[in-house]
Amino acid sequence: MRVRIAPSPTGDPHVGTAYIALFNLAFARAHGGTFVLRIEDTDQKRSTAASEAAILRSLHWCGLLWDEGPDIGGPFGPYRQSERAEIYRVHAQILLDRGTAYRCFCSQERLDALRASQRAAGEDWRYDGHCRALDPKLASARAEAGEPSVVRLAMPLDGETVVADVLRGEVRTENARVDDQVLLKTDGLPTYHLANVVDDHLMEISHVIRAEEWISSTPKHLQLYAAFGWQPPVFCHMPLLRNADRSKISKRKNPTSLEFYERSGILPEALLNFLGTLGWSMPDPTVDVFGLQDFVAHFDLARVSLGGPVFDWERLMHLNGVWLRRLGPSALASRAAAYHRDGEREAAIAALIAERVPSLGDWHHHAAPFFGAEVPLAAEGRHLVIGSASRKKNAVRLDAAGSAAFLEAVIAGLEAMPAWQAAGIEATLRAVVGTAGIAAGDGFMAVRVAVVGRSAAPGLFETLEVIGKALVLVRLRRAVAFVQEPSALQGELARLEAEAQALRAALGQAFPTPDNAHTEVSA
RNA sequence: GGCCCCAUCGUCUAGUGGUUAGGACAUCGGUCUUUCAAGCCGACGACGCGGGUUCAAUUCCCGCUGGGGUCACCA
Repeated sequence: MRVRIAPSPTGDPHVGTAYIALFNLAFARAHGGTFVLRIEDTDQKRSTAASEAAILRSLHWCGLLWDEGPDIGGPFGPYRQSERAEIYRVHAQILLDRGTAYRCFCSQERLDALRASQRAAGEDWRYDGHCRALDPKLASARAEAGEPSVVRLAMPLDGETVVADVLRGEVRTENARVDDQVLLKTDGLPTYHLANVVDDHLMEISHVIRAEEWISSTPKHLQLYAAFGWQPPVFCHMPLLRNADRSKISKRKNPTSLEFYERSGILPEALLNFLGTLGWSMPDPTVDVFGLQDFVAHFDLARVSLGGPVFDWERLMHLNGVWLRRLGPSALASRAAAYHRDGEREAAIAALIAERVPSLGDWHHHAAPFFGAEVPLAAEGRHLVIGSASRKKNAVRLDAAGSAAFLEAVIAGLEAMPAWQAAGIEATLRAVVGTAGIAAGDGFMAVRVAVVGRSAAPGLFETLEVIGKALVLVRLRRAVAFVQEPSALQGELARLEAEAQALRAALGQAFPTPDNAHTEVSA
């Protein structure tokens, strides 16, 4: 048996990728099969080498190791779709020759107009088959003459396609509802649908275990297998990980980057254990702490449950604590040391905090904000809504109402940054502060407290660079939630007031003055 | 909106045609402890609604409701 994980290198390594990889790996290991990693980088505009490298690195960190892949090769390579363009072209030609695909010369404008009119008429969007009737010989002559075209799948016009899903049984779709999918783009590269089917076949993938979002395009895939005359693999669509509001997991509402979990100090063992409890459980349901070995030993695809599981940070943290304790003191110490000791980064931190560290003993205090998922917000939370304590006359001050919007704008700006270094961060922050029209000091202070949790810290831009994008963005999002939930600050205020009162009373007893002695008496 | 998928405590889940519906996180109590955690003990807390089928439905069927996904020359 052969399974695969096929991430697209278009962004940060995603926790959903790890989730699906885990189940594929477990399936392969449980059945003595092979787990393949394939990079689906056919989107030239969005794919980057940096993203691919990050995905490989993060999967390694998780301990989700593949048997064949672009880095280690294998008998079915290349494992990077951008290196297989010729294969897809040849296969598209096969379909063209058989008449199960056709060239389409429709312009983007025509497609847009078509879509608009269909929408106006309240119909489903579907390609109208305009080019389907073209004479294939004429069409190929036009293409050879250099006219831009795509290749579309000629879906059967009637009948239905039945997907036999391992977990859901037969899912039926009327062919007439399925669009003539573009298989080969104008740039000559395939779309997901073609590349995926061709590769899964050529790489002899026996079981496709992927996320539920793919289920509605599976009929297209089945039609492709049929058009090639190939035996389709077994399909299994896993439930989608969810945000707390039950929408598909997204970085806006959850930390989704694996780098975030790594940098947060989550143990990969705990992360895998946690992911393994989402939509899956041990045959003995009282066992909820299990490692990859146990997971594999008891793995059964049929035990997957289909309700979309909410990704619950609290539960992950609990499991992390369990795994940490399980390590025992000496292993824990070395894991913690390894976590804190990470080459370049450590030197960068040292450079930033050096002038604030009077002795080695103060090191950890100043380095602390560079580690961990969360930063205390309540203590300095007032700065999030009032900005810097220093006042410049005539400057527009930050206020509570504008704070969340400002921080959201900061998030959007930082998120869009292609590179992550101090100069760019500064430019972005200054731009956002300018747009918001608030005093720079206020804006920077709000960001500082949101990300560092302290109002006294090293230079903001350099600090953000070293903390890292994944952690910075998640901390900023948590700060937004914090300022939108005023009870957090109010609670802290009430607590501080109560404490102050108690202290005052104690002081009054210890050092009575006419004034507070009087207070005591009257109280 | 069309099509498709899904539905047990707030959350992750187990489960069966007849169970006191089990476990875990969170929450709340208690206990241990110099503190805080951790640990231990306990409490709270669920079968979405309506029809069927059946001696019996949380479990099987249908409808509804709710949630989600998908409708690209992105994957």
